[in-house]
Amino acid sequence: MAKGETFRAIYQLLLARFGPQHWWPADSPFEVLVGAILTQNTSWKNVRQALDNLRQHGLLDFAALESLPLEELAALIKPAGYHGVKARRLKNLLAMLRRAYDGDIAALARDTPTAAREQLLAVNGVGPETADAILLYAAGHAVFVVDAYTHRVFRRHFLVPEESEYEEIQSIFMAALPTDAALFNEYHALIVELGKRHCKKTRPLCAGCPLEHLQHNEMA
DNA sequence: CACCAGGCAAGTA
DNA sequence: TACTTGCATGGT
Repeated sequence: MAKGETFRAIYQLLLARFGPQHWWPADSPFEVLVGAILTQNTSWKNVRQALDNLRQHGLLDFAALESLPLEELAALIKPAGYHGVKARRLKNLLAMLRRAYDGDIAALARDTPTAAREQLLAVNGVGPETADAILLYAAGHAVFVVDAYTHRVFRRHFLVPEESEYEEIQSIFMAALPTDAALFNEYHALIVELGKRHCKKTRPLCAGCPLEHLQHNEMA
């Protein structure tokens, strides 16, 4: 079986098992930006508390966050952890969007995916995963998001090379799938759902997981 | 108590 | 270039 078929079959398997996930969990593209920074190495449960704090203060808004003092922002996002660095990272991201896109996320969506990605990666605090999450879930660009679960699940089942890192894994997915933002959106969401349920770091074998029968697959 | 969670950048050799 | 460490809160 060709690799592309395997990746497409896994998608169908996960979709049938878990159903549509309706990601990203946010009410607006701006909330996606904020969530993408806040969720760095952090559980979504903690992120939600921080987002709720901002929402209750009417601060889930570009201009409002822009004018909010750094220290006050840090205090409000405290439940998400790393609040010192994350407050700075959010400010850095907003500053770039203001400068390069006039503070308009729709302008980011109108830019080419490649150019927009470069702009995002130039921000201190935005790495490949955060950039791609923003491109896909806030701007609707067709880029595949590779997160910790993607690494863990697909390595554990020998579906990507052991030593492969972000860009290589992303290329494998994008070569195997049609370029379709809705598909990339749903696939990543399903991988996270699978990871949460069956592929925890501390669980070496994915007992009962939908990919169990693939455990002995091989791939260069 | 130890360990983990939807990363990233800076420091070290 | 290839590792290591700091950042920090809340849940299991």
